[in-house]
Amino acid sequence: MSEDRRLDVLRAIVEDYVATREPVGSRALVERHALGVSPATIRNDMAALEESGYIAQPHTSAGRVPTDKGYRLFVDRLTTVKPMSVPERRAIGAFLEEAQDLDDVVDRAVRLIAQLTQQVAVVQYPSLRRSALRHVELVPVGVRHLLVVLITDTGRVEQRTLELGADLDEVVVGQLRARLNVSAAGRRLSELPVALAELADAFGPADAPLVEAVVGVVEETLAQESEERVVLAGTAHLARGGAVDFAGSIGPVLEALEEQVVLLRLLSEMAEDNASVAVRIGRETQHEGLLETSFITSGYGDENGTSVARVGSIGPLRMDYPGTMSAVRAVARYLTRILAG
Amino acid sequence: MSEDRRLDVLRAIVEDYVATREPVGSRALVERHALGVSPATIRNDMAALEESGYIAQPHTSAGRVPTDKGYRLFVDRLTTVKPMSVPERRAIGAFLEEAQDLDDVVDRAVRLIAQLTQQVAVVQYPSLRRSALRHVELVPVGVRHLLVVLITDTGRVEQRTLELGADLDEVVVGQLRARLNVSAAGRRLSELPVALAELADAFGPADAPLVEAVVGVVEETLAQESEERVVLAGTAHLARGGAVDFAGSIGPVLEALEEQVVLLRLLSEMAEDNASVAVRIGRETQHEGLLETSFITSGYGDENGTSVARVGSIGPLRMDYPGTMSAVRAVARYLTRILAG
DNA sequence: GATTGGCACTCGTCCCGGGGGAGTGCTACC
DNA sequence: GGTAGCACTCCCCCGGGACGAGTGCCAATC
Repeated sequence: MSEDRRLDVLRAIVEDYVATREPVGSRALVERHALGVSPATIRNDMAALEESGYIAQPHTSAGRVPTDKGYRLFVDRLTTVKPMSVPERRAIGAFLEEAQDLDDVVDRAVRLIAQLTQQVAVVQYPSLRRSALRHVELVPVGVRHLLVVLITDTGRVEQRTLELGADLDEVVVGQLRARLNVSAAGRRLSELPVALAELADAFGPADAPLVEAVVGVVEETLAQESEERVVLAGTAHLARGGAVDFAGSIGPVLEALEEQVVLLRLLSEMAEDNASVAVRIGRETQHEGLLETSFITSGYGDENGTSVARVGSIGPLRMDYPGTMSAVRAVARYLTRILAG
Repeated sequence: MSEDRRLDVLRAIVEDYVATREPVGSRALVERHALGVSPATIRNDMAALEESGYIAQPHTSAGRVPTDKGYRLFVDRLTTVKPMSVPERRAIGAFLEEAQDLDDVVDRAVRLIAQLTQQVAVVQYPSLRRSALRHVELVPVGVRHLLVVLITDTGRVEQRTLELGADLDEVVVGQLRARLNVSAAGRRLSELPVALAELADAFGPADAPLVEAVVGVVEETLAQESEERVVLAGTAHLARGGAVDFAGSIGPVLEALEEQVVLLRLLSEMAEDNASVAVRIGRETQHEGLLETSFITSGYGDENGTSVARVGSIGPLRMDYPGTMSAVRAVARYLTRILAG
């Protein structure tokens, strides 16, 4: 019983199951794939694969279905990434190029992935933590309110309004703005607290409350992990074909997707993978609602190898892994290029 | 055959059908409602109601189900708005009060409505067109890029980056900023073009390109209707109970909801209604994907009677109309109060 | 030892037919 | 106009049987 053939069988099972949505039996396998052996032999292989936990049968007299573990082996060892065709690449590039501003880029990217993969697309806004600060703007609003605007090198703009205990002094605000920009411009947000700590010294004690408040707001903004934003598209794809792919209903999946926290945790975990494309299959997502889904993501916005955020696609376990992986990776690459330009 | 009783019967049918999800027959009706007549009489009334198109039967020997027209009559004439209880109001107010900034307010509002109505919630960002401008900020970014930030009285912030043909002159930028704020502050965006038109004259011909570019961007931003944004929550509610409420699947509904254009059209149509709460039932939505849904919205952010944007809830035809209407209206009122404060 | 053909067995799915029941429309009557 | 009775329609549920796909195992073969 050759090890190689057993893997071939697993691959064939995954491919057929993905294509047909139905448990695949030994006969069908030999008919659709040139395996060169008889169904009986395949049955033995299948028994071994089941023993090892790569496949399972829904009920006694049915064909086999890949398990999470089976899909995992498939993506790790059995799949050859099929690169996108030239026209496809060109279309992706052209579509993204047309974007006007950051919001537009993100919006187009998420729609594009939904379209390409026919699944739910996810795009994370460029992370504040890993971006560099381009400019800080202070705008007095009335006499007691100050609007603090942070602009990052990825084009992201964050603003906070600040209510002050005392009336504003325009001159001091001007000085503060100037100094802030000297200390802050070009720095990563994660390096800022150190730079800002010294700032208060430069002003007199009378202005201390203002300076501290502003510095506080800036730090708070960048510390606020919850400010990470994720955008979705293509949720309707979940319901395709009467939601056959999800045992219960798609309700739990939608719930999970609405929980930004869940997605953000997954995205940050996947950022650790150091692979160009990260994959989470079924229970690997560690989330109840996503047990019957797989999540494929890729980082974008590289700068010295560290990506700024991620894009991805979520679909049923039985999805086109190679296709989704290449689509996600392609979009991530174009995004990187566009944000750099 | 009294007209009044016929309407009572219709109301009873709607209420029962909403409660049970099942076609309601004449016997069940007399048992659950004190109508004071026999089933046979009800049958006659039902025949008349069916004749007029208010109810229909799914198949020959089944009970009756309200039609779109039936629901419409129900909400127009048969429903008494049940106000929210005091604790409910208090909870709504408290929850919304905690919000930090506009994004936060919108986010909380949309979650709140989803929670209260157990349906899909929709919140429209305060419209640019109908807001007043509070402040314009010009931020030089590098030597050839200018960031234009518009801040409205509803707290909304819009920014655009501008690429210039010539290097920036800080002094001119400062003058332009000052003049812009004089001309613009406190005005409705829709009144701005007039005010801005004269602006160019105040500067020398050398600065004309800059001034024109900035004015152009401001006008473009406010003209861009597509910048209207809508936020959703609670889409998972659509799948409740195995999506029994939607004949096909919920796919088309999700698709429609993702089309911001569709929602924006509906929202703007409903703004014309001049009622505190607007309702669109089934085909009244004029959209394929929403044939089996109803949409209830209410304006918020009143200022002299004209609302700035809308909040709403979308659910199946057989939804709790009075409850949804009062929940939506309550949230709209609190939003208005908070944005004014 | 791996492979193969044969065969009995399991079990889910489909289809069919009949009983039960809810609800209706009609008609005759008050 | 309202009511009671009645015949009729038609959906839903349920049990049983035929069918068929697929398996596991065993003995035979290369």
